[in-house]
Amino acid sequence: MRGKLNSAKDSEEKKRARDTERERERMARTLCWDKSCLKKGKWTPEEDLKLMAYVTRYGCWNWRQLPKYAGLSRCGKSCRLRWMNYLRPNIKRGNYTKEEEDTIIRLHESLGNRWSAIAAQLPGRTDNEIKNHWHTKLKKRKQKDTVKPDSSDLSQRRKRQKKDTKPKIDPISPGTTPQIIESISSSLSPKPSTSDFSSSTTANNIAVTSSCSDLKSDDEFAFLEAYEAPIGNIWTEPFLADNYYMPSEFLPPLLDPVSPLLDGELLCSYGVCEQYGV
DNA sequence: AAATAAGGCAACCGCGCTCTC
DNA sequence: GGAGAGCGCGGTTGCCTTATT
Repeated sequence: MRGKLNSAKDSEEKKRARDTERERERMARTLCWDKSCLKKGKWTPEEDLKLMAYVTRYGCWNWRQLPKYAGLSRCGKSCRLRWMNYLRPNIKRGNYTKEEEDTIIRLHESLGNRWSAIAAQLPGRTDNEIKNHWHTKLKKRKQKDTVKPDSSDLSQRRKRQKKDTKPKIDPISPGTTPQIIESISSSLSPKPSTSDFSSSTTANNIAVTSSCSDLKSDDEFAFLEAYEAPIGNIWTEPFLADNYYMPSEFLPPLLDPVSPLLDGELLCSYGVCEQYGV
């Protein structure tokens, strides 16, 4: 009996050791560094917290400089991508509704692979997410629905057109298509959505207290209105205005790894702690 | 239980555009 | 007008998870 218990305990420990080893190997594989000592690969929760804390507090005044001030060993591009696709408030995650899928298919027919333009019409969805969803699900679904060649041909056509005229659709440019203008105005008006928002990230609870200099469209700013709580109106926060124009003498302080910003108090107040179980 | 295949998704890369000097 | 910096976008890659053998 005791022998059985011991052997069970042994195998349990062996399993745990194997899992630990595997996890260590996985981390070693995913944490790679490029020539310039900049980290690449998967983002760790700590990095997410740093980036979130920094952007939340100071805004994204310069993506290239940001990692240095935020205490991150990442390139600015990587930080921007992480913020835009994952950490930004109002990112809707989880399953797509039938309406959303239909919208994507319809827009893809008319716009081709202009994922950012398509994303502009789907509040809370990122271009990257839509692109992935298209390639994994919708493309097949559409192929099933119709025998016509799918609109990836449109992207080929677009590539060819690009060289000629390249009529880039900018959601806020004067040349904006009526369709997109309509979508933006509708996304700005606070009408209730029929889609399920329960799957939104906890980051949605974060009050973004600073505006991002590169969030050019009103559509992007719209989310800020919804996130005034719990620390007051973002437009009246004293540090907000300072940092938006960010004169060089007011550059935010470099965050050291044990910055008070990251000691949990601030982040917890934004609901970040729950997300990572801090 | 282990090996393999397939699907899903996060992240990287490179190109091109815009803005500033 | 040209050069350089910064940013956004779309294509692609590669890791991770799940399903199948």
